[in-house]
Amino acid sequence: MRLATWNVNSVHARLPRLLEWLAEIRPDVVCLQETKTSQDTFPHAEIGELGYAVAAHGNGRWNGVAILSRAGIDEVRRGFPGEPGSPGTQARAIAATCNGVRVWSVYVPNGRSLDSSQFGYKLEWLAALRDALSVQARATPPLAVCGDFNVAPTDDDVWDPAAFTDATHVSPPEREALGALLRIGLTDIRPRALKGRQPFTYWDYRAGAFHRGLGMRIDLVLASAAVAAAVRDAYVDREARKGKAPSDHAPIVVDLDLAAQSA
DNA sequence: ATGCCTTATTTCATAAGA
Repeated sequence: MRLATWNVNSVHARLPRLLEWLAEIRPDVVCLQETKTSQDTFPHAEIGELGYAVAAHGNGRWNGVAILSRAGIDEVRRGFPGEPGSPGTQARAIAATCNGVRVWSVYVPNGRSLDSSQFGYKLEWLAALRDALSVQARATPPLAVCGDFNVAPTDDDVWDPAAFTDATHVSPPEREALGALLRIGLTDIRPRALKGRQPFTYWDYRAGAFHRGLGMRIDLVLASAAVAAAVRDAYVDREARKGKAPSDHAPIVVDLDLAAQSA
């Protein structure tokens, strides 16, 4: 099974690129973030023509997540119990079972700045996600939590740690919140970089950051033991960050051999 | 980079992103 995750920065603005990418890469399951549209305005028809069933969760202009699947899409759940709001609950998590794997697409709050109330919200949201997933991790072993975590796990996951002094995405509290999530039994599947040493997944739109290699690894695939053992390949598709009207994030593609696991 | 690009909406300006 080919599993992918991509922060598309608007599914409408990205629709031509997304359709082209789906046709070329042909993932079985795709987690999308920052779809920036509501469930009823999601481009179901265009994506459906490529053979995908769609489960979307959105509240209009901001956030928005979705799962596309041509490997079944059952037990769809939007949000999770105990999910914090800011102040209202935002569309940041959706889960579905695809080919026996419980797949989550998550868009972790940005945090804005270390002294912002949004930063507290980010930490609370990650803690609540851990609590919700710790139940799932016990009940359903094959689990893949994919998305934009807005946390670079280590200093090696940003182009220059010195550029991130007192910044979000690298601070100890965020990394600890991510660490607590991993400790429930998840593995950070570090993808291959198609160019350079670091598998960055995000580059700022401005100042030629992509072409200068000024990236960050903040999109992650967190896998339970059964899924982690099934990984045959994982890479960041930086090609999708090139060309006309790209997202500022690149997709991660993970190839799983689940049959070998159950055998 | 103190948002130098990009997005959707309350549009010729704003909020948000990381």
